Amino acid sequence: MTFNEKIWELCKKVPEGKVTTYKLLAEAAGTKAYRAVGNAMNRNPNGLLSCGYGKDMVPCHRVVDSTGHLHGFAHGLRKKAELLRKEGIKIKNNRIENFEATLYCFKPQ
DNA sequence: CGCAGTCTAGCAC
DNA sequence: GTGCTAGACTGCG
Repeated sequence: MTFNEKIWELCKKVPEGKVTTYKLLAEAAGTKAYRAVGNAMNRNPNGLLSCGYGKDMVPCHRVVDSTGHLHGFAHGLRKKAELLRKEGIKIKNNRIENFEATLYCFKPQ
Protein backbone atom coordinates (compact mmCIF):
# COMPACT_ATOMS: atom_id res chain seq x y z
CA MET A 1 0.00 0.00 0.00
CA THR A 2 1.58 3.22 -1.12
CA PHE A 3 1.32 6.53 0.62
CA ASN A 4 -1.32 7.78 -1.79
CA GLU A 5 -3.43 4.64 -1.51
CA LYS A 6 -3.37 4.97 2.24
CA ILE A 7 -4.66 8.50 1.99
CA TRP A 8 -7.41 7.57 -0.44
CA GLU A 9 -8.58 4.63 1.63
CA LEU A 10 -8.82 6.83 4.69
CA CYS A 11 -10.52 9.55 2.72
CA LYS A 12 -13.11 7.07 1.48
CA LYS A 13 -14.06 6.31 5.07
CA VAL A 14 -15.48 9.77 5.51
CA PRO A 15 -19.28 9.42 5.43
CA GLU A 16 -21.63 11.73 3.59
CA GLY A 17 -22.47 14.88 5.46
CA LYS A 18 -19.13 14.78 7.25
CA VAL A 19 -15.71 16.22 6.54
CA THR A 20 -12.15 15.59 7.68
CA THR A 21 -8.87 17.47 7.62
CA TYR A 22 -5.49 16.96 6.00
CA LYS A 23 -4.03 16.75 9.44
CA LEU A 24 -6.32 13.90 10.49
CA LEU A 25 -5.66 12.04 7.25
CA ALA A 26 -1.93 12.44 7.71
CA GLU A 27 -2.01 11.23 11.28
CA ALA A 28 -4.30 8.34 10.42
CA ALA A 29 -1.79 7.43 7.71
CA GLY A 30 0.99 7.62 10.24
CA THR A 31 2.77 10.70 8.89
CA LYS A 32 3.13 14.38 9.61
CA ALA A 33 3.41 15.44 6.01
CA TYR A 34 0.13 17.31 5.80
CA ARG A 35 1.16 18.86 2.53
CA ALA A 36 1.82 15.48 1.02
CA VAL A 37 -1.79 14.56 1.82
CA GLY A 38 -3.07 17.49 -0.15
CA ASN A 39 -0.66 16.54 -2.89
CA ALA A 40 -2.12 13.02 -2.98
CA MET A 41 -5.63 14.43 -3.30
CA ASN A 42 -4.73 16.89 -6.01
CA ARG A 43 -2.67 14.45 -8.07
CA ASN A 44 -4.68 11.34 -7.28
CA PRO A 45 -4.28 8.87 -10.18
CA ASN A 46 -7.99 8.15 -10.14
CA GLY A 47 -8.38 11.51 -11.77
CA LEU A 48 -11.16 14.04 -11.39
CA LEU A 49 -13.66 11.17 -11.53
CA SER A 50 -12.69 10.38 -7.95
CA CYS A 51 -14.61 13.41 -6.85
CA GLY A 52 -17.91 12.08 -8.16
CA TYR A 53 -20.28 9.67 -6.47
CA GLY A 54 -19.02 6.43 -7.96
CA LYS A 55 -17.98 3.15 -6.40
CA ASP A 56 -14.29 3.91 -6.11
CA MET A 57 -14.69 7.58 -5.52
CA VAL A 58 -12.43 9.48 -3.22
CA PRO A 59 -14.50 12.23 -1.59
CA CYS A 60 -11.68 14.74 -1.67
CA HIS A 61 -14.28 17.47 -1.41
CA ARG A 62 -14.85 16.34 2.17
CA VAL A 63 -11.29 17.20 3.07
CA VAL A 64 -10.55 20.68 4.40
CA ASP A 65 -7.80 22.27 6.45
CA SER A 66 -7.62 22.11 10.25
CA THR A 67 -9.49 25.39 10.64
CA GLY A 68 -12.46 24.30 8.56
CA HIS A 69 -11.48 26.43 5.60
CA LEU A 70 -11.64 25.16 2.05
CA HIS A 71 -8.25 25.47 0.42
CA GLY A 72 -7.97 23.88 -2.98
CA PHE A 73 -9.92 21.61 -5.22
CA ALA A 74 -9.25 20.17 -8.68
CA HIS A 75 -12.70 21.28 -9.83
CA GLY A 76 -12.48 24.60 -8.12
CA LEU A 77 -13.51 25.67 -4.63
CA ARG A 78 -16.93 26.70 -5.91
CA LYS A 79 -17.62 23.11 -7.00
CA LYS A 80 -16.26 21.80 -3.75
CA ALA A 81 -18.60 23.98 -1.70
CA GLU A 82 -21.42 22.95 -3.98
CA LEU A 83 -20.82 19.24 -3.39
CA LEU A 84 -20.54 19.72 0.35
CA ARG A 85 -23.72 21.76 0.44
CA LYS A 86 -25.42 18.97 -1.47
CA GLU A 87 -24.51 16.63 1.39
CA GLY A 88 -26.05 18.91 3.95
CA ILE A 89 -22.88 20.75 4.89
CA LYS A 90 -23.23 24.51 4.90
CA ILE A 91 -20.40 26.57 3.45
CA LYS A 92 -19.94 30.22 4.38
CA ASN A 93 -17.26 32.31 2.72
CA ASN A 94 -15.18 29.21 1.88
CA ARG A 95 -15.57 27.90 5.41
CA ILE A 96 -17.43 24.98 6.97
CA GLU A 97 -20.25 26.09 9.22
CA ASN A 98 -20.48 24.25 12.51
CA PHE A 99 -17.10 22.76 11.61
CA GLU A 100 -16.43 20.85 14.83
CA ALA A 101 -19.79 19.07 14.64
CA THR A 102 -19.28 18.29 10.96
CA LEU A 103 -15.78 16.96 11.49
CA TYR A 104 -15.31 13.20 11.18
CA CYS A 105 -12.73 11.58 13.47
CA PHE A 106 -10.78 8.49 12.36
CA LYS A 107 -9.42 7.69 15.78
CA PRO A 108 -12.03 5.95 17.93
CA GLN A 109 -13.02 8.28 20.73
C1' DC B 1 1.51 37.44 8.26
C1' DG B 2 5.91 34.89 7.78
C1' DC B 3 9.08 30.92 8.60
C1' DA B 4 10.22 26.15 9.32
C1' DG B 5 9.06 21.03 9.32
C1' DT B 6 7.53 17.06 6.70
C1' DC B 7 6.59 14.05 2.18
C1' DT B 8 5.60 13.21 -2.67
C1' DA B 9 5.71 14.22 -7.53
C1' DG B 10 7.95 16.36 -11.46
C1' DC B 11 11.83 18.08 -13.99
C1' DA B 12 16.93 18.90 -14.61
C1' DC B 13 21.55 16.92 -14.76
C1' DG C 1 19.64 7.60 -9.94
C1' DT C 2 20.47 11.96 -7.35
C1' DG C 3 19.14 16.71 -6.37
C1' DC C 4 16.17 20.79 -6.24
C1' DT C 5 11.52 23.06 -6.39
C1' DA C 6 6.76 23.53 -5.55
C1' DG C 7 2.36 22.23 -3.33
C1' DA C 8 -5.11 21.23 -1.72
C1' DC C 9 -0.93 22.01 5.29
C1' DT C 10 0.12 23.00 10.21
C1' DG C 11 2.10 25.19 14.28
C1' DC C 12 4.63 28.80 16.40
C1' DG C 13 6.30 33.65 16.84
